[in-house]
Amino acid sequence: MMMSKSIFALIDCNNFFVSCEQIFRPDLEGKPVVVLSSNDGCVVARSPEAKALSIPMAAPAFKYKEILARNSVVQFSANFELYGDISRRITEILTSVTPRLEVYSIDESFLDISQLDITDYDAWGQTVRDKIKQWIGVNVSIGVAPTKTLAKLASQYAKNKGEACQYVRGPTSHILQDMPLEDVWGIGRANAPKLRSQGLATARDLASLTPAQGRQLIGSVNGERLVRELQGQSCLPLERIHKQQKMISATRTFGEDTSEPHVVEAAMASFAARAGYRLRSQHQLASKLTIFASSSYHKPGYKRWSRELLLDQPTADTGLLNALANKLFIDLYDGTATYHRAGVLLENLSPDDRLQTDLLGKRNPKAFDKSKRRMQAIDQINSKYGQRTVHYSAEDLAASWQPKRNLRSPRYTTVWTELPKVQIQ
DNA sequence: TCTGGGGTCCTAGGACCC
DNA sequence: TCTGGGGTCCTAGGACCC
Repeated sequence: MMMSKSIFALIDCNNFFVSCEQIFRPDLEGKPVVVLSSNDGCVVARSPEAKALSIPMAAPAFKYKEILARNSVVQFSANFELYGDISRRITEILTSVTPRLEVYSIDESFLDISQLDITDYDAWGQTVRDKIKQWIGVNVSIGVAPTKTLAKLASQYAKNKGEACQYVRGPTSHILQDMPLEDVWGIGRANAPKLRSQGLATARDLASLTPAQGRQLIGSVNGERLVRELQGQSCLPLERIHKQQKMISATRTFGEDTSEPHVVEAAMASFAARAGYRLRSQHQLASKLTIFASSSYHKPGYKRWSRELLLDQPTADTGLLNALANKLFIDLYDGTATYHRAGVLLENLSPDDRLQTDLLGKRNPKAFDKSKRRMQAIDQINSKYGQRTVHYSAEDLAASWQPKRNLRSPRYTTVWTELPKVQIQ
Protein backbone atom coordinates (compact mmCIF):
# COMPACT_ATOMS: atom_id res chain seq x y z
CA MET A 1 0.00 0.00 0.00
CA MET A 2 1.27 3.46 -0.85
CA MET A 3 1.26 5.86 2.06
CA SER A 4 0.46 9.35 0.85
CA LYS A 5 3.12 11.76 2.02
CA SER A 6 2.06 14.20 4.67
CA ILE A 7 2.30 17.92 4.06
CA PHE A 8 1.89 20.47 6.83
CA ALA A 9 1.55 24.24 6.65
CA LEU A 10 2.32 26.45 9.62
CA ILE A 11 0.58 29.80 9.59
CA ASP A 12 2.37 32.17 11.95
CA CYS A 13 1.21 35.73 12.59
CA ASN A 14 3.94 38.35 12.40
CA ASN A 15 4.44 40.39 15.59
CA PHE A 16 0.93 39.31 16.47
CA PHE A 17 0.11 41.54 19.45
CA VAL A 18 1.56 44.60 17.75
CA SER A 19 -0.32 43.76 14.54
CA CYS A 20 -3.58 43.58 16.51
CA GLU A 21 -2.98 47.05 17.94
CA GLN A 22 -2.17 48.44 14.50
CA ILE A 23 -5.45 47.21 13.02
CA PHE A 24 -7.24 49.94 14.98
CA ARG A 25 -4.36 52.37 14.88
CA PRO A 26 -3.26 52.49 11.24
CA ASP A 27 -1.36 55.65 12.10
CA LEU A 28 1.17 53.40 13.88
CA GLU A 29 1.99 51.49 10.71
CA GLY A 30 5.74 51.72 10.08
CA LYS A 31 6.46 53.10 13.57
CA PRO A 32 8.31 51.44 16.42
CA VAL A 33 5.65 49.80 18.62
CA VAL A 34 5.94 47.36 21.55
CA VAL A 35 3.43 45.45 23.66
CA LEU A 36 4.25 44.92 27.33
CA SER A 37 3.43 42.05 29.67
CA SER A 38 1.47 42.30 32.90
CA ASN A 39 2.47 45.26 35.08
CA ASP A 40 4.07 46.66 31.94
CA GLY A 41 7.10 44.61 32.93
CA CYS A 42 8.56 43.00 29.83
CA VAL A 43 8.43 43.55 26.09
CA VAL A 44 6.46 40.64 24.62
CA ALA A 45 5.92 41.84 21.04
CA ARG A 46 7.82 44.27 18.81
CA SER A 47 7.15 45.82 15.44
CA PRO A 48 10.00 45.41 12.92
CA GLU A 49 10.94 49.03 13.62
CA ALA A 50 11.24 48.25 17.36
CA LYS A 51 13.31 45.14 16.61
CA ALA A 52 15.61 47.33 14.54
CA LEU A 53 16.31 49.37 17.69
CA SER A 54 17.80 46.22 19.25
CA ILE A 55 15.09 45.86 21.84
CA PRO A 56 15.20 42.13 22.56
CA MET A 57 12.21 39.88 23.19
CA ALA A 58 11.30 39.72 26.91
CA ALA A 59 13.41 42.81 27.62
CA PRO A 60 12.49 44.40 30.98
CA ALA A 61 10.83 47.68 30.04
CA PHE A 62 12.55 49.70 32.80
CA LYS A 63 15.99 48.79 31.44
CA TYR A 64 15.04 50.11 28.03
CA LYS A 65 13.27 53.23 29.21
CA GLU A 66 15.86 55.50 27.62
CA ILE A 67 15.82 53.80 24.25
CA LEU A 68 12.03 53.65 24.24
CA ALA A 69 11.74 57.35 25.05
CA ARG A 70 14.48 58.54 22.73
CA ASN A 71 12.93 56.78 19.75
CA SER A 72 9.33 57.63 20.63
CA VAL A 73 8.46 53.96 20.76
CA VAL A 74 4.69 53.56 21.21
CA GLN A 75 3.92 51.22 24.11
CA PHE A 76 0.82 49.18 24.90
CA SER A 77 -0.16 47.06 27.90
CA ALA A 78 -1.18 43.61 26.70
CA ASN A 79 -4.87 43.50 25.73
CA PHE A 80 -5.67 39.79 25.63
CA GLU A 81 -9.40 40.26 25.10
CA LEU A 82 -8.56 41.92 21.79
CA TYR A 83 -5.82 39.48 20.74
CA GLY A 84 -7.99 36.46 21.55
CA ASP A 85 -10.81 37.81 19.44
CA ILE A 86 -8.58 38.59 16.45
CA SER A 87 -7.05 35.12 16.77
CA ARG A 88 -10.51 33.53 16.68
CA ARG A 89 -11.34 35.40 13.46
CA ILE A 90 -8.13 34.19 11.79
CA THR A 91 -8.95 30.62 12.83
CA GLU A 92 -12.32 31.00 11.11
CA ILE A 93 -10.63 31.89 7.83
CA LEU A 94 -8.17 29.01 8.14
CA THR A 95 -11.00 26.58 8.85
CA SER A 96 -12.48 27.57 5.51
CA VAL A 97 -9.16 26.65 3.87
CA THR A 98 -9.26 23.22 5.48
CA PRO A 99 -11.00 21.83 8.54
CA ARG A 100 -7.87 19.77 9.21
CA LEU A 101 -6.43 22.42 11.48
CA GLU A 102 -4.67 22.52 14.83
CA VAL A 103 -4.67 25.80 16.73
CA TYR A 104 -1.23 25.60 18.29
CA SER A 105 -1.16 28.95 20.08
CA ILE A 106 -2.81 32.35 19.98
CA ASP A 107 -0.82 33.26 16.87
CA GLU A 108 0.05 29.95 15.17
CA SER A 109 -1.91 27.17 13.49
CA PHE A 110 -0.87 24.00 11.70
CA LEU A 111 -2.87 22.85 8.70
CA ASP A 112 -2.72 19.36 7.23
CA ILE A 113 -2.81 20.12 3.52
CA SER A 114 -1.84 16.64 2.28
CA GLN A 115 -5.25 16.14 0.73
CA LEU A 116 -5.52 19.56 -0.92
CA ASP A 117 -4.74 19.70 -4.58
CA ILE A 118 -1.93 22.23 -4.58
CA THR A 119 0.64 22.38 -7.34
CA ASP A 120 2.40 25.58 -6.34
CA TYR A 121 2.86 26.06 -2.58
CA ASP A 122 4.24 29.57 -2.92
CA ALA A 123 1.19 30.73 -4.85
CA TRP A 124 -1.14 28.94 -2.43
CA GLY A 125 0.61 30.56 0.55
CA GLN A 126 0.38 33.97 -1.06
CA THR A 127 -3.38 33.55 -1.46
CA VAL A 128 -3.88 32.57 2.17
CA ARG A 129 -1.71 35.43 3.35
CA ASP A 130 -3.55 37.97 1.18
CA LYS A 131 -6.92 36.80 2.44
CA ILE A 132 -5.94 37.17 6.10
CA LYS A 133 -4.33 40.53 5.42
CA GLN A 134 -7.39 41.80 3.58
CA TRP A 135 -10.10 40.47 5.91
CA ILE A 136 -8.35 40.85 9.27
CA GLY A 137 -5.40 43.14 8.67
CA VAL A 138 -2.68 40.90 10.06
CA ASN A 139 0.40 39.73 8.17
CA VAL A 140 1.31 36.05 8.41
CA SER A 141 4.31 33.96 7.40
CA ILE A 142 3.69 30.48 6.10
CA GLY A 143 5.95 27.43 6.09
CA VAL A 144 5.14 24.27 4.14
CA ALA A 145 6.96 20.97 4.68
CA PRO A 146 6.48 17.21 5.20
CA THR A 147 6.83 17.54 9.00
CA LYS A 148 5.70 20.06 11.60
CA THR A 149 9.26 20.76 12.71
CA LEU A 150 10.35 21.55 9.15
CA ALA A 151 7.22 23.65 8.59
CA LYS A 152 8.13 25.71 11.68
CA LEU A 153 11.58 26.22 10.35
CA ALA A 154 10.26 27.17 6.92
CA SER A 155 7.85 29.78 8.29
CA GLN A 156 10.64 31.26 10.37
CA TYR A 157 12.73 31.58 7.24
CA ALA A 158 9.87 33.19 5.34
CA LYS A 159 9.38 35.68 8.17
CA ASN A 160 13.08 36.58 8.24
CA LYS A 161 13.06 37.12 4.48
CA GLY A 162 9.82 39.07 4.51
CA GLU A 163 8.22 36.50 2.22
CA ALA A 164 4.70 35.12 2.36
CA CYS A 165 5.50 31.43 2.12
CA GLN A 166 8.45 29.06 2.09
CA TYR A 167 8.38 25.43 1.06
CA VAL A 168 10.95 23.01 2.47
CA ARG A 169 11.00 19.68 0.67
CA GLY A 170 13.35 17.85 3.02
CA PRO A 171 16.53 17.91 5.11
CA THR A 172 18.81 18.82 2.22
CA SER A 173 17.22 22.24 1.79
CA HIS A 174 19.74 25.07 2.06
CA ILE A 175 17.45 26.61 4.64
CA LEU A 176 18.60 24.07 7.23
CA GLN A 177 22.18 25.01 6.58
CA ASP A 178 21.49 28.69 7.22
CA MET A 179 19.44 28.08 10.36
CA PRO A 180 21.30 28.20 13.70
CA LEU A 181 20.31 25.24 15.87
CA GLU A 182 18.99 27.63 18.55
CA ASP A 183 16.12 28.44 16.18
CA VAL A 184 14.97 24.84 15.83
CA TRP A 185 11.63 24.07 17.51
CA GLY A 186 12.43 22.07 20.64
CA ILE A 187 16.01 23.24 21.18
CA GLY A 188 15.98 25.51 24.19
CA ARG A 189 18.31 27.43 26.46
CA ALA A 190 19.71 24.37 28.18
CA ASN A 191 20.35 22.13 25.18
CA ALA A 192 21.74 24.66 22.71
CA PRO A 193 25.13 25.21 24.45
CA LYS A 194 25.45 21.48 25.05
CA LEU A 195 25.06 20.81 21.33
CA ARG A 196 27.37 23.67 20.41
CA SER A 197 30.07 22.15 22.60
CA GLN A 198 29.75 18.99 20.53
CA GLY A 199 30.63 20.97 17.42
CA LEU A 200 27.08 21.25 16.10
CA ALA A 201 25.90 24.62 14.83
CA THR A 202 23.00 24.45 12.38
CA ALA A 203 19.69 22.70 11.77
CA ARG A 204 21.50 20.77 9.05
CA ASP A 205 23.97 19.44 11.65
CA LEU A 206 21.09 18.20 13.79
CA ALA A 207 19.46 16.58 10.78
CA SER A 208 22.67 14.66 10.09
CA LEU A 209 22.62 12.96 13.51
CA THR A 210 21.22 9.47 13.88
CA PRO A 211 18.01 9.26 15.92
CA ALA A 212 19.97 7.43 18.62
CA GLN A 213 22.46 10.29 18.80
CA GLY A 214 19.55 12.70 19.01
CA ARG A 215 18.17 10.77 21.94
CA GLN A 216 21.54 10.78 23.63
CA LEU A 217 22.49 14.43 23.01
CA ILE A 218 19.14 16.16 23.43
CA GLY A 219 17.71 13.63 25.84
CA SER A 220 14.71 11.34 25.86
CA VAL A 221 12.30 10.53 23.10
CA ASN A 222 12.01 14.21 22.21
CA GLY A 223 15.56 14.27 20.90
CA GLU A 224 14.99 11.24 18.76
CA ARG A 225 11.74 12.62 17.41
CA LEU A 226 13.31 15.99 16.67
CA VAL A 227 16.05 14.43 14.53
CA ARG A 228 13.56 12.27 12.62
CA GLU A 229 11.30 15.25 12.02
CA LEU A 230 14.21 17.27 10.63
CA GLN A 231 15.00 14.34 8.34
CA GLY A 232 11.51 14.57 6.90
CA GLN A 233 9.93 11.69 8.78
CA SER A 234 6.72 12.92 10.37
CA CYS A 235 6.44 11.96 14.06
CA LEU A 236 4.18 14.72 15.33
CA PRO A 237 0.64 14.31 14.02
CA LEU A 238 -1.88 17.09 13.67
CA GLU A 239 -3.73 17.30 16.99
CA ARG A 240 -7.24 18.09 15.93
CA ILE A 241 -9.26 16.75 18.78
CA HIS A 242 -9.58 19.32 21.46
CA LYS A 243 -7.56 17.88 24.30
CA GLN A 244 -8.77 18.23 27.84
CA GLN A 245 -6.42 20.41 29.81
CA LYS A 246 -4.60 18.83 32.74
CA MET A 247 -4.10 21.93 34.78
CA ILE A 248 -5.71 25.34 35.15
CA SER A 249 -3.89 28.14 36.88
CA ALA A 250 -4.46 31.77 37.72
CA THR A 251 -1.36 33.61 38.88
CA ARG A 252 -0.28 37.22 39.00
CA THR A 253 2.60 39.42 39.95
CA PHE A 254 1.07 42.11 42.15
CA GLY A 255 0.86 45.74 41.12
CA GLU A 256 2.78 46.46 44.33
CA ASP A 257 4.44 44.17 46.86
CA THR A 258 2.48 43.63 50.05
CA SER A 259 2.75 42.19 53.55
CA GLU A 260 -0.93 42.68 54.28
CA PRO A 261 -2.76 39.37 54.56
CA HIS A 262 -6.09 40.78 53.44
CA VAL A 263 -4.56 42.03 50.20
CA VAL A 264 -3.24 38.57 49.38
CA GLU A 265 -6.57 37.06 50.44
CA ALA A 266 -8.40 39.32 48.00
CA ALA A 267 -6.00 38.26 45.25
CA MET A 268 -6.44 34.58 46.09
CA ALA A 269 -10.22 34.98 45.97
CA SER A 270 -9.95 36.51 42.52
CA PHE A 271 -7.62 33.75 41.35
CA ALA A 272 -9.98 31.08 42.66
CA ALA A 273 -12.91 32.76 40.87
CA ARG A 274 -11.01 33.05 37.60
CA ALA A 275 -9.68 29.49 37.71
CA GLY A 276 -13.11 28.16 38.72
CA TYR A 277 -14.76 29.97 35.84
CA ARG A 278 -12.30 28.54 33.35
CA LEU A 279 -12.76 25.10 34.86
CA ARG A 280 -16.53 25.32 34.37
CA SER A 281 -16.28 26.67 30.86
CA GLN A 282 -14.30 23.54 29.97
CA HIS A 283 -16.86 21.35 31.73
CA GLN A 284 -14.35 20.00 34.16
CA LEU A 285 -14.05 19.44 37.91
CA ALA A 286 -10.88 19.60 39.96
CA SER A 287 -9.89 17.53 42.95
CA LYS A 288 -6.53 19.08 43.71
CA LEU A 289 -6.11 22.68 44.82
CA THR A 290 -2.73 24.36 45.26
CA ILE A 291 -2.00 27.91 46.29
CA PHE A 292 1.39 29.58 46.24
CA ALA A 293 2.91 32.93 47.04
CA SER A 294 6.42 34.20 46.59
CA SER A 295 8.67 37.17 47.24
CA SER A 296 10.41 38.88 44.34
CA TYR A 297 12.73 36.64 42.38
CA HIS A 298 14.95 39.63 41.67
CA LYS A 299 15.48 40.60 45.29
CA PRO A 300 17.80 38.86 47.73
CA GLY A 301 16.22 36.19 49.91
CA TYR A 302 13.78 34.98 47.26
CA LYS A 303 11.33 32.59 48.81
CA ARG A 304 8.33 30.66 47.69
CA TRP A 305 5.60 29.12 49.78
CA SER A 306 2.87 26.74 48.75
CA ARG A 307 0.10 24.60 50.22
CA GLU A 308 -1.96 21.95 48.52
CA LEU A 309 -5.11 20.03 49.24
CA LEU A 310 -6.69 16.91 47.81
CA LEU A 311 -10.49 17.12 47.80
CA ASP A 312 -12.45 13.98 48.43
CA GLN A 313 -15.08 15.26 46.05
CA PRO A 314 -14.14 17.02 42.81
CA THR A 315 -15.64 20.47 42.43
CA ALA A 316 -15.97 23.52 40.21
CA ASP A 317 -17.67 25.65 42.85
CA THR A 318 -16.01 29.01 43.22
CA GLY A 319 -17.41 29.47 46.72
CA LEU A 320 -15.84 26.24 47.89
CA LEU A 321 -12.56 26.83 46.08
CA ASN A 322 -12.49 30.25 47.65
CA ALA A 323 -13.03 28.97 51.16
CA LEU A 324 -10.44 26.24 50.80
CA ALA A 325 -7.88 28.57 49.22
CA ASN A 326 -8.38 30.94 52.12
CA LYS A 327 -7.88 28.15 54.63
CA LEU A 328 -4.67 27.19 52.89
CA PHE A 329 -3.48 30.77 52.91
CA ILE A 330 -4.10 31.16 56.64
CA ASP A 331 -1.88 28.14 57.10
CA LEU A 332 0.73 29.54 54.74
CA TYR A 333 0.85 33.11 56.06
CA ASP A 334 3.79 33.69 58.38
CA GLY A 335 3.35 37.34 59.24
CA THR A 336 6.77 38.54 58.09
CA ALA A 337 6.99 37.94 54.36
CA THR A 338 6.61 40.51 51.62
CA TYR A 339 4.57 39.01 48.82
CA HIS A 340 5.26 39.88 45.22
CA ARG A 341 3.32 37.24 43.38
CA ALA A 342 0.74 34.55 44.07
CA GLY A 343 -1.53 32.09 42.39
CA VAL A 344 -4.06 29.27 42.48
CA LEU A 345 -3.62 25.98 40.60
CA LEU A 346 -6.32 23.41 39.88
CA GLU A 347 -5.27 19.86 38.99
CA ASN A 348 -6.59 16.29 38.88
CA LEU A 349 -9.27 17.41 36.46
CA SER A 350 -12.20 15.26 35.40
CA PRO A 351 -15.29 15.77 33.22
CA ASP A 352 -18.27 17.27 35.03
CA ASP A 353 -20.95 15.20 33.31
CA ARG A 354 -20.89 12.41 35.81
CA LEU A 355 -20.15 12.50 39.49
CA GLN A 356 -18.75 9.16 40.48
CA THR A 357 -20.33 7.91 43.65
CA ASP A 358 -17.95 6.44 46.13
CA LEU A 359 -18.32 3.50 48.45
CA LEU A 360 -18.02 5.51 51.63
CA GLY A 361 -20.94 7.66 50.63
CA LYS A 362 -19.09 10.94 51.16
CA ARG A 363 -20.39 12.32 47.92
CA ASN A 364 -23.66 14.03 47.83
CA PRO A 365 -25.30 14.28 44.40
CA LYS A 366 -27.95 16.73 45.65
CA ALA A 367 -25.40 19.20 46.93
CA PHE A 368 -23.46 18.77 43.72
CA ASP A 369 -26.48 19.64 41.56
CA LYS A 370 -27.26 22.65 43.70
CA SER A 371 -23.72 23.94 43.37
CA LYS A 372 -23.78 23.35 39.64
CA ARG A 373 -26.99 25.33 39.22
CA ARG A 374 -25.66 28.15 41.38
CA MET A 375 -22.49 28.41 39.33
CA GLN A 376 -24.44 28.28 36.06
CA ALA A 377 -26.59 31.16 37.24
CA ILE A 378 -23.58 33.25 38.18
CA ASP A 379 -21.80 32.52 34.89
CA GLN A 380 -24.91 33.39 32.89
CA ILE A 381 -25.41 36.70 34.64
CA ASN A 382 -21.77 37.61 34.18
CA SER A 383 -21.73 36.68 30.54
CA LYS A 384 -24.86 38.74 29.93
CA TYR A 385 -24.09 41.82 32.02
CA GLY A 386 -20.29 41.78 32.10
CA GLN A 387 -17.52 40.16 34.06
CA ARG A 388 -17.77 40.32 37.84
CA THR A 389 -21.34 41.65 37.85
CA VAL A 390 -21.84 38.96 40.48
CA HIS A 391 -18.78 38.01 42.49
CA TYR A 392 -17.66 36.96 45.94
CA SER A 393 -17.13 39.72 48.46
CA ALA A 394 -13.70 38.37 49.43
CA GLU A 395 -12.49 39.70 46.08
CA ASP A 396 -13.31 43.22 47.28
CA LEU A 397 -11.07 43.17 50.35
CA ALA A 398 -8.42 45.07 48.41
CA ALA A 399 -7.56 46.14 44.89
CA SER A 400 -3.94 47.21 45.32
CA TRP A 401 -2.63 43.79 44.26
CA GLN A 402 -4.07 44.21 40.79
CA PRO A 403 -1.45 44.47 38.08
CA LYS A 404 -0.99 47.81 36.39
CA ARG A 405 -1.92 48.04 32.75
CA ASN A 406 -2.08 51.76 32.24
CA LEU A 407 -1.26 51.60 28.56
CA ARG A 408 -4.02 49.21 27.52
CA SER A 409 -5.84 49.99 24.29
CA PRO A 410 -9.65 49.73 24.09
CA ARG A 411 -11.16 46.25 23.76
CA TYR A 412 -12.47 47.36 20.38
CA THR A 413 -14.17 44.13 19.37
CA THR A 414 -15.47 42.59 22.60
CA VAL A 415 -16.85 45.40 24.78
CA TRP A 416 -19.68 47.62 23.51
CA THR A 417 -18.50 50.75 25.28
CA GLU A 418 -15.04 50.40 23.77
CA LEU A 419 -16.05 50.15 20.12
CA PRO A 420 -13.86 52.20 17.80
CA LYS A 421 -15.35 55.59 17.07
CA VAL A 422 -15.74 56.73 13.51
CA GLN A 423 -15.86 60.40 12.75
CA ILE A 424 -17.42 61.51 9.50
CA GLN A 425 -16.34 64.92 8.33
C1' DT B 1 10.90 52.10 41.96
C1' DC B 2 10.64 48.82 37.86
C1' DT B 3 11.98 41.76 35.35
C1' DG B 4 4.77 37.98 32.47
C1' DG B 5 1.43 34.25 32.46
C1' DG B 6 -0.17 29.83 31.12
C1' DG B 7 0.74 25.54 29.70
C1' DT B 8 2.85 20.35 28.43
C1' DC B 9 5.79 16.42 28.66
C1' DC B 10 9.54 13.61 30.42
C1' DT B 11 12.58 11.46 33.82
C1' DA B 12 14.68 10.17 38.10
C1' DG B 13 14.00 8.57 42.32
C1' DG B 14 11.41 7.47 46.46
C1' DA B 15 7.56 4.89 48.55
C1' DC B 16 5.31 0.95 48.60
C1' DC B 17 4.04 -3.80 47.60
C1' DC B 18 4.61 -8.83 47.19
C1' DT C 1 32.97 -9.60 50.94
C1' DC C 2 27.97 -10.45 51.20
C1' DT C 3 22.12 -7.40 52.83
C1' DG C 4 16.35 -9.80 46.85
C1' DG C 5 14.25 -8.45 42.86
C1' DG C 6 10.82 -6.71 40.23
C1' DG C 7 6.95 -4.08 39.61
C1' DT C 8 3.79 0.15 40.06
C1' DC C 9 2.58 4.62 41.44
C1' DC C 10 3.48 9.24 42.61
C1' DT C 11 5.97 13.55 42.88
C1' DA C 12 9.40 17.09 42.16
C1' DG C 13 11.94 19.28 39.08
C1' DG C 14 13.77 20.26 34.59
C1' DA C 15 13.13 21.50 29.91
C1' DC C 16 10.48 23.14 26.48
C1' DC C 17 6.71 25.99 24.08
C1' DC C 18 4.15 30.64 22.96
